[in-house]
Amino acid sequence: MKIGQLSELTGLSIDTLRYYEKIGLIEPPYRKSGQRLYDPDAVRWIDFLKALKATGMSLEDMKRYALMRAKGNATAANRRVMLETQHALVLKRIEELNACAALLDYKIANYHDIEARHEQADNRRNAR
Amino acid sequence: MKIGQLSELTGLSIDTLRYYEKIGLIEPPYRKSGQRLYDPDAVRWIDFLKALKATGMSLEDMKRYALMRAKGNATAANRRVMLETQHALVLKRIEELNACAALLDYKIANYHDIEARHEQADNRRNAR
DNA sequence: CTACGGGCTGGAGTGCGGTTCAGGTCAAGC
DNA sequence: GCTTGACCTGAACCGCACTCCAGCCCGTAG
Repeated sequence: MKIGQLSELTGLSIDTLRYYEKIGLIEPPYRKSGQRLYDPDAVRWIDFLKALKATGMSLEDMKRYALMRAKGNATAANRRVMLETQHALVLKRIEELNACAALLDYKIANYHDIEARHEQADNRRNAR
Repeated sequence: MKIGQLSELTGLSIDTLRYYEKIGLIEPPYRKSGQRLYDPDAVRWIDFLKALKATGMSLEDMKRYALMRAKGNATAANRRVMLETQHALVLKRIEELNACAALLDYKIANYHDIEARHEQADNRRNAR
Protein backbone atom coordinates (compact mmCIF):
# COMPACT_ATOMS: atom_id res chain seq x y z
CA MET A 1 0.00 0.00 0.00
CA LYS A 2 1.06 3.59 -0.51
CA ILE A 3 1.91 6.03 2.23
CA GLY A 4 -1.45 7.76 2.06
CA GLN A 5 -3.28 4.54 2.81
CA LEU A 6 -0.92 3.65 5.61
CA SER A 7 -1.54 7.08 7.04
CA GLU A 8 -5.30 6.47 6.96
CA LEU A 9 -4.99 3.06 8.56
CA THR A 10 -2.65 4.09 11.34
CA GLY A 11 -3.84 7.60 12.03
CA LEU A 12 -0.30 8.93 11.73
CA SER A 13 0.22 11.74 9.26
CA ILE A 14 2.20 11.14 6.10
CA ASP A 15 4.85 13.48 7.40
CA THR A 16 5.07 11.57 10.64
CA LEU A 17 5.45 8.26 8.81
CA ARG A 18 8.31 9.62 6.75
CA TYR A 19 9.80 11.14 9.88
CA TYR A 20 9.61 7.80 11.70
CA GLU A 21 11.36 6.16 8.78
CA LYS A 22 14.05 8.82 8.80
CA ILE A 23 14.81 8.32 12.47
CA GLY A 24 14.81 4.54 12.14
CA LEU A 25 11.50 3.52 13.70
CA ILE A 26 10.14 2.08 10.48
CA GLU A 27 12.09 -0.01 8.02
CA PRO A 28 12.48 1.72 4.66
CA PRO A 29 9.90 -0.06 2.52
CA TYR A 30 10.20 -1.32 -1.02
CA ARG A 31 9.78 1.42 -3.59
CA LYS A 32 8.29 1.57 -7.03
CA SER A 33 9.35 4.54 -9.14
CA GLY A 34 10.30 6.42 -6.05
CA GLN A 35 7.11 5.82 -4.11
CA ARG A 36 7.02 3.84 -0.92
CA LEU A 37 4.98 0.64 -1.08
CA TYR A 38 4.29 -0.85 2.32
CA ASP A 39 3.62 -4.41 3.36
CA PRO A 40 0.31 -4.72 5.26
CA ASP A 41 2.32 -5.93 8.28
CA ALA A 42 3.59 -2.37 8.64
CA VAL A 43 0.24 -1.46 10.17
CA ARG A 44 0.74 -3.86 13.05
CA TRP A 45 4.23 -2.61 13.75
CA ILE A 46 3.07 0.98 13.72
CA ASP A 47 0.19 0.19 16.03
CA PHE A 48 2.71 -1.29 18.41
CA LEU A 49 4.82 1.86 18.15
CA LYS A 50 1.73 3.88 18.96
CA ALA A 51 1.15 1.76 22.05
CA LEU A 52 4.74 2.21 23.18
CA LYS A 53 4.39 5.92 22.63
CA ALA A 54 1.17 5.97 24.63
CA THR A 55 3.11 4.50 27.54
CA GLY A 56 5.35 7.54 27.42
CA MET A 57 8.34 5.91 25.80
CA SER A 58 10.55 8.34 23.89
CA LEU A 59 11.13 7.94 20.17
CA GLU A 60 14.78 7.44 21.06
CA ASP A 61 13.98 4.36 23.15
CA MET A 62 11.56 3.08 20.57
CA LYS A 63 14.34 3.35 18.06
CA ARG A 64 16.59 1.24 20.27
CA TYR A 65 13.87 -1.36 20.40
CA ALA A 66 13.36 -1.24 16.64
CA LEU A 67 17.07 -1.67 16.06
CA MET A 68 17.22 -4.74 18.27
CA ARG A 69 14.16 -6.18 16.57
CA ALA A 70 15.88 -5.78 13.23
CA LYS A 71 18.84 -7.73 14.53
CA GLY A 72 16.71 -10.79 15.17
CA ASN A 73 16.28 -13.41 17.87
CA ALA A 74 19.57 -12.84 19.63
CA THR A 75 18.16 -9.62 21.05
CA ALA A 76 14.90 -11.10 22.33
CA ALA A 77 15.91 -11.13 25.98
CA ASN A 78 17.02 -7.50 25.85
CA ARG A 79 13.80 -6.48 24.20
CA ARG A 80 11.83 -8.30 26.85
CA VAL A 81 13.73 -6.40 29.54
CA MET A 82 12.92 -3.11 27.83
CA LEU A 83 9.25 -3.98 27.78
CA GLU A 84 9.35 -5.04 31.41
CA THR A 85 10.99 -1.76 32.37
CA GLN A 86 8.34 0.12 30.47
CA HIS A 87 5.64 -1.95 32.08
CA ALA A 88 6.92 -0.96 35.51
CA LEU A 89 6.93 2.68 34.47
CA VAL A 90 3.35 2.43 33.30
CA LEU A 91 2.25 0.97 36.62
CA LYS A 92 4.06 3.75 38.44
CA ARG A 93 2.40 6.34 36.26
CA ILE A 94 -1.00 4.82 36.90
CA GLU A 95 -0.36 5.07 40.62
CA GLU A 96 0.59 8.70 40.24
CA LEU A 97 -2.54 9.44 38.24
CA ASN A 98 -4.67 7.69 40.83
CA ALA A 99 -3.21 9.95 43.47
CA CYS A 100 -3.91 13.00 41.33
CA ALA A 101 -7.45 11.84 40.70
CA ALA A 102 -7.97 11.52 44.45
CA LEU A 103 -6.66 15.03 45.01
CA LEU A 104 -8.96 16.39 42.32
CA ASP A 105 -11.87 14.57 43.93
CA TYR A 106 -11.06 16.20 47.21
CA LYS A 107 -10.77 19.66 45.69
CA ILE A 108 -14.00 19.23 43.77
CA ALA A 109 -15.81 18.18 46.93
CA ASN A 110 -14.46 21.34 48.56
CA TYR A 111 -15.87 23.45 45.79
CA HIS A 112 -19.24 21.79 46.21
CA ASP A 113 -19.16 22.71 49.89
CA ILE A 114 -18.26 26.28 49.12
CA GLU A 115 -20.99 26.60 46.56
CA ALA A 116 -23.54 25.09 48.94
CA ARG A 117 -22.60 27.57 51.64
CA HIS A 118 -22.92 30.46 49.23
CA GLU A 119 -26.32 29.28 48.17
CA GLN A 120 -27.42 29.17 51.80
CA ALA A 121 -26.20 32.69 52.29
CA ASP A 122 -28.14 33.77 49.23
CA ASN A 123 -31.26 32.10 50.54
CA ARG A 124 -30.94 33.86 53.87
CA ARG A 125 -30.56 37.15 52.09
CA ASN A 126 -33.63 36.51 49.98
CA ALA A 127 -35.66 35.53 53.04
CA ARG A 128 -35.18 38.87 54.73
CA MET B 1 11.22 32.73 52.53
CA LYS B 2 13.58 33.38 49.64
CA ILE B 3 13.39 31.79 46.25
CA GLY B 4 16.16 29.30 47.01
CA GLN B 5 14.24 27.90 49.94
CA LEU B 6 11.01 27.73 48.00
CA SER B 7 12.89 25.87 45.31
CA GLU B 8 14.13 23.34 47.88
CA LEU B 9 10.70 22.86 49.38
CA THR B 10 8.84 22.46 46.12
CA GLY B 11 11.43 20.69 44.03
CA LEU B 12 11.01 23.24 41.24
CA SER B 13 14.17 24.98 40.10
CA ILE B 14 14.66 28.65 40.84
CA ASP B 15 14.44 29.32 37.13
CA THR B 16 11.17 27.47 36.87
CA LEU B 17 9.70 29.42 39.77
CA ARG B 18 10.59 32.73 38.15
CA TYR B 19 9.25 31.40 34.85
CA TYR B 20 5.95 30.40 36.47
CA GLU B 21 5.67 33.88 37.94
CA LYS B 22 6.34 35.42 34.55
CA ILE B 23 3.60 33.45 32.84
CA GLY B 24 1.15 34.17 35.64
CA LEU B 25 0.99 30.87 37.52
CA ILE B 26 2.41 32.33 40.71
CA GLU B 27 1.48 35.69 42.18
CA PRO B 28 4.43 38.09 42.25
CA PRO B 29 5.48 37.97 45.89
CA TYR B 30 6.45 40.81 48.19
CA ARG B 31 10.00 41.97 47.68
CA LYS B 32 12.69 43.31 49.93
CA SER B 33 15.51 45.14 48.18
CA GLY B 34 14.69 43.40 44.97
CA GLN B 35 14.57 39.88 46.32
CA ARG B 36 11.39 37.85 46.32
CA LEU B 37 10.11 36.92 49.77
CA TYR B 38 7.44 34.25 49.69
CA ASP B 39 4.63 33.49 52.07
CA PRO B 40 4.77 29.87 53.31
CA ASP B 41 1.36 29.32 51.68
CA ALA B 42 3.11 29.54 48.34
CA VAL B 43 4.36 26.01 48.89
CA ARG B 44 0.84 24.63 49.02
CA TRP B 45 -0.20 26.46 45.89
CA ILE B 46 2.86 25.23 44.03
CA ASP B 47 2.26 21.68 45.18
CA PHE B 48 -1.22 21.97 43.76
CA LEU B 49 0.22 23.27 40.49
CA LYS B 50 2.54 20.27 40.44
CA ALA B 51 -0.42 17.96 40.88
CA LEU B 52 -2.32 19.63 38.06
CA LYS B 53 0.76 19.34 35.89
CA ALA B 54 1.09 15.66 36.77
CA THR B 55 -2.43 15.16 35.45
CA GLY B 56 -1.24 16.46 32.11
CA MET B 57 -2.81 19.90 32.32
CA SER B 58 -1.00 22.49 30.22
CA LEU B 59 0.57 25.54 31.80
CA GLU B 60 -1.87 27.57 29.73
CA ASP B 61 -4.88 25.93 31.42
CA MET B 62 -3.24 26.17 34.80
CA LYS B 63 -2.86 29.86 34.16
CA ARG B 64 -6.56 30.17 33.41
CA TYR B 65 -7.27 28.47 36.71
CA ALA B 66 -4.83 30.72 38.57
CA LEU B 67 -6.43 33.79 37.04
CA MET B 68 -9.89 32.74 38.16
CA ARG B 69 -8.59 31.92 41.61
CA ALA B 70 -7.16 35.42 41.85
CA LYS B 71 -10.59 36.85 41.01
CA GLY B 72 -12.13 35.27 44.07
CA ASN B 73 -15.29 33.41 44.98
CA ALA B 74 -17.35 34.42 41.97
CA THR B 75 -15.28 32.04 39.86
CA ALA B 76 -15.61 29.04 42.15
CA ALA B 77 -18.12 27.19 40.00
CA ASN B 78 -16.02 27.62 36.88
CA ARG B 79 -12.95 26.38 38.67
CA ARG B 80 -14.85 23.36 39.88
CA VAL B 81 -15.89 22.58 36.31
CA MET B 82 -12.26 22.83 35.19
CA LEU B 83 -11.22 20.37 37.86
CA GLU B 84 -14.04 18.02 36.95
CA THR B 85 -13.01 18.11 33.31
CA GLN B 86 -9.46 17.36 34.29
CA HIS B 87 -10.62 14.57 36.55
CA ALA B 88 -12.42 12.94 33.64
CA LEU B 89 -9.29 13.25 31.51
CA VAL B 90 -7.21 11.59 34.19
CA LEU B 91 -9.61 8.65 34.39
CA LYS B 92 -9.48 8.28 30.62
CA ARG B 93 -5.73 8.36 30.68
CA ILE B 94 -5.64 5.71 33.38
CA GLU B 95 -7.83 3.50 31.20
CA GLU B 96 -5.49 4.00 28.29
CA LEU B 97 -2.49 3.12 30.40
CA ASN B 98 -4.20 0.01 31.69
CA ALA B 99 -4.75 -1.09 28.13
CA CYS B 100 -1.09 -0.44 27.33
CA ALA B 101 0.01 -2.35 30.40
CA ALA B 102 -2.08 -5.31 29.27
CA LEU B 103 -0.50 -5.20 25.81
CA LEU B 104 2.96 -5.08 27.34
CA ASP B 105 2.08 -8.03 29.54
CA TYR B 106 1.03 -9.97 26.49
CA LYS B 107 4.20 -9.12 24.59
CA ILE B 108 6.38 -9.96 27.55
CA ALA B 109 4.69 -13.33 27.90
CA ASN B 110 5.40 -13.93 24.23
CA TYR B 111 9.05 -13.21 24.75
CA HIS B 112 9.14 -15.65 27.63
CA ASP B 113 7.71 -18.31 25.33
CA ILE B 114 10.25 -17.55 22.66
CA GLU B 115 13.11 -17.68 25.10
CA ALA B 116 11.85 -20.97 26.54
CA ARG B 117 11.70 -22.51 23.10
CA HIS B 118 15.22 -21.36 22.31
CA GLU B 119 16.47 -22.86 25.50
CA GLN B 120 14.90 -26.21 24.61
CA ALA B 121 16.55 -26.07 21.22
CA ASP B 122 19.88 -25.40 22.88
CA ASN B 123 19.37 -28.30 25.23
CA ARG B 124 18.65 -30.63 22.35
CA ARG B 125 21.79 -29.47 20.61
CA ASN B 126 23.88 -30.07 23.70
CA ALA B 127 22.39 -33.54 24.19
CA ARG B 128 23.64 -34.77 20.83
C1' DC C 1 -1.39 16.53 -24.30
C1' DT C 2 -2.33 18.39 -20.35
C1' DA C 3 -4.19 18.67 -15.92
C1' DC C 4 -4.32 16.70 -11.52
C1' DG C 5 -3.64 14.01 -7.47
C1' DG C 6 -0.41 11.89 -4.92
C1' DG C 7 4.26 11.23 -3.68
C1' DC C 8 9.29 12.69 -3.30
C1' DT C 9 13.35 15.45 -0.94
C1' DG C 10 15.89 18.41 2.24
C1' DG C 11 15.53 21.72 5.24
C1' DA C 12 13.33 25.25 7.86
C1' DG C 13 9.81 26.29 11.30
C1' DT C 14 6.66 25.35 15.35
C1' DG C 15 4.93 24.82 20.21
C1' DC C 16 5.86 23.46 24.63
C1' DG C 17 8.17 23.78 28.82
C1' DG C 18 11.59 25.12 30.51
C1' DT C 19 17.13 26.27 30.92
C1' DT C 20 21.14 28.95 30.41
C1' DC C 21 23.72 33.04 30.04
C1' DA C 22 25.73 37.70 30.54
C1' DG C 23 26.12 41.11 33.34
C1' DG C 24 24.81 42.99 37.15
C1' DT C 25 22.98 44.02 42.75
C1' DC C 26 22.82 43.03 47.53
C1' DA C 27 23.69 41.35 52.40
C1' DA C 28 26.27 38.82 55.64
C1' DG C 29 30.53 37.00 57.52
C1' DC C 30 35.43 37.37 58.12
C1' DG D 1 36.25 46.82 53.28
C1' DC D 2 36.27 42.72 50.74
C1' DT D 3 34.83 38.33 49.44
C1' DT D 4 31.31 35.10 48.83
C1' DG D 5 27.05 33.36 47.64
C1' DA D 6 22.39 34.14 46.68
C1' DC D 7 19.64 36.75 43.93
C1' DC D 8 18.20 40.00 39.96
C1' DT D 9 16.88 40.95 34.68
C1' DG D 10 16.09 40.21 29.73
C1' DA D 11 17.06 37.51 26.13
C1' DA D 12 18.93 33.69 23.81
C1' DC D 13 18.91 28.88 23.62
C1' DC D 14 17.47 23.81 24.13
C1' DG D 15 15.24 19.02 23.12
C1' DC D 16 11.38 16.73 21.60
C1' DA D 17 8.22 15.41 18.22
C1' DC D 18 6.51 16.75 14.78
C1' DT D 19 4.76 19.93 10.67
C1' DC D 20 5.15 22.59 6.72
C1' DC D 21 7.11 24.15 2.49
C1' DA D 22 9.17 24.76 -2.27
C1' DG D 23 10.00 22.64 -6.08
C1' DC D 24 10.34 18.46 -8.14
C1' DC D 25 8.61 13.63 -10.40
C1' DC D 26 5.12 10.18 -11.92
C1' DG D 27 0.99 7.86 -13.52
C1' DT D 28 -3.72 8.05 -14.83
C1' DA D 29 -8.11 10.17 -16.68
C1' DG D 30 -10.32 13.10 -19.87
